[in-house]
Amino acid sequence: MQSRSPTGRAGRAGRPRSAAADTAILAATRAALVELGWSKLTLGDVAARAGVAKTTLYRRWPGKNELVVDAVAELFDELELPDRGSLAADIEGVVRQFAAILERPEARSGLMAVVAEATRDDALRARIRALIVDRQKRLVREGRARAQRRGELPAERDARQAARVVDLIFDMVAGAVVHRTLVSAEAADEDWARGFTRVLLCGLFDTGAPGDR
Amino acid sequence: MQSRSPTGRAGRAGRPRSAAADTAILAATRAALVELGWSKLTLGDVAARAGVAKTTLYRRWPGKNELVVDAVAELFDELELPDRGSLAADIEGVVRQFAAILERPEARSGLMAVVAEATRDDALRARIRALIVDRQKRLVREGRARAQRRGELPAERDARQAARVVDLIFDMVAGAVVHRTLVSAEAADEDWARGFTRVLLCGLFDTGAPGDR
DNA sequence: CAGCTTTCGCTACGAGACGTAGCGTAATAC
DNA sequence: GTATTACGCTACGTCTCGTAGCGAAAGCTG
Repeated sequence: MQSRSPTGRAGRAGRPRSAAADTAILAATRAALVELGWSKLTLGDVAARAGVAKTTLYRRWPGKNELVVDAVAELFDELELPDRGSLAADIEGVVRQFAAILERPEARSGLMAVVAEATRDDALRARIRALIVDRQKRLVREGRARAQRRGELPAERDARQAARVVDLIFDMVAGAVVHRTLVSAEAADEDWARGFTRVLLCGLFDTGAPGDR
Repeated sequence: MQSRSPTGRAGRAGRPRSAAADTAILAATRAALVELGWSKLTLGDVAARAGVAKTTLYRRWPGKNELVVDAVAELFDELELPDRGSLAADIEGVVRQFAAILERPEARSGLMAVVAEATRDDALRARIRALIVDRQKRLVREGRARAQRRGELPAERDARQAARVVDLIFDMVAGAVVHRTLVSAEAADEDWARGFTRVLLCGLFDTGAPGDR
């Protein structure tokens, strides 16, 4: 887990960058996202909230996009995958955690906005992948390995196939929760998580009654 | 299918609004999205491209958000659901169509941006639901009815349960394709659509060989 | 046809955010 | 102690925003 803040290069001569300023700026960014949202958030305002000069902010981040990515990425690091005994329970748990993060206004407006910007900015897209997407894929990999240990899921043929499946599951889980929460704009509550998990594990063809409802 | 353009109120006295200006403005908006993307798109630029005055544009749309929603919504009306004989084939087909639209830059940057803005703007969220989400849910409903006619899927108990399932499927399909295309930033090609459809229909527990890769 | 109503294009404007430059000062490494 | 870098502050030109005001154009209405 390397530091991803702009204050990374040590060993140089001269006055080192204030690490406290980093955390203050990122916290101020999240606070501004809550109060103002993405479009009305200005770097001058963030600097004022953080108690630093605007120029200091520009020395560390190229612009608004990168700053918000860093600020939002920290939110998703809270995700965990406690062992609940079954694959279904594990999935429901992580879905609920993910949904809880997306309830927070600083995540809602920030995440979608930077993804939108990333459609025209390769460097920004790489930053999102590195700090958010790839970091959280660990959850899928761990849950899958756990299920295979339990005998719930078969092992893959080869590593490439395994990576493909992990990517697919990640897109399905994250995509569905994000779409439900932000586009359909309805809560991904326990009922929804249960229905989603059922379809993900058993498929639409499954007409079973157990755990029905 | 009612007109959703700002030029809707007929029967009034005085000079009617130019319908040609509406289409010119929406086309200019999409063109500007392609060249500039969301963040650098300005209403002055759109007005110039469309050959209308900036004030005319402001008389018809409240702002950038609403304009882009209307411009992007027209893209998704192209979606169709030709009968391919089986539920799996139908899903793969609509996934590929949806992915094809999301390949276009005017859809990529525009869609995510307005969704981001909608997280803090109830009216905008309602506009997106009316013009994009609810309009395209017809695809899920039709595909589901078709599959039930074929005997591939059982009928629901009641209407409320049916609506819930439609919502869930819509979030899963649209969410997964959007996430794959815009967040993971990889193509939702035929291979991916096949794997996705298989999981959606049969679930992760299914270890079957038939049609395997 | 005359008259009324509404839209249109144009110009201009104050407000606000952007991103940068320059300066003197503060804090650390060597 | 000295070199080096970060910091806070101020100021600036540039751009976009959204609105106001005007005269002219284009239809409905009787």
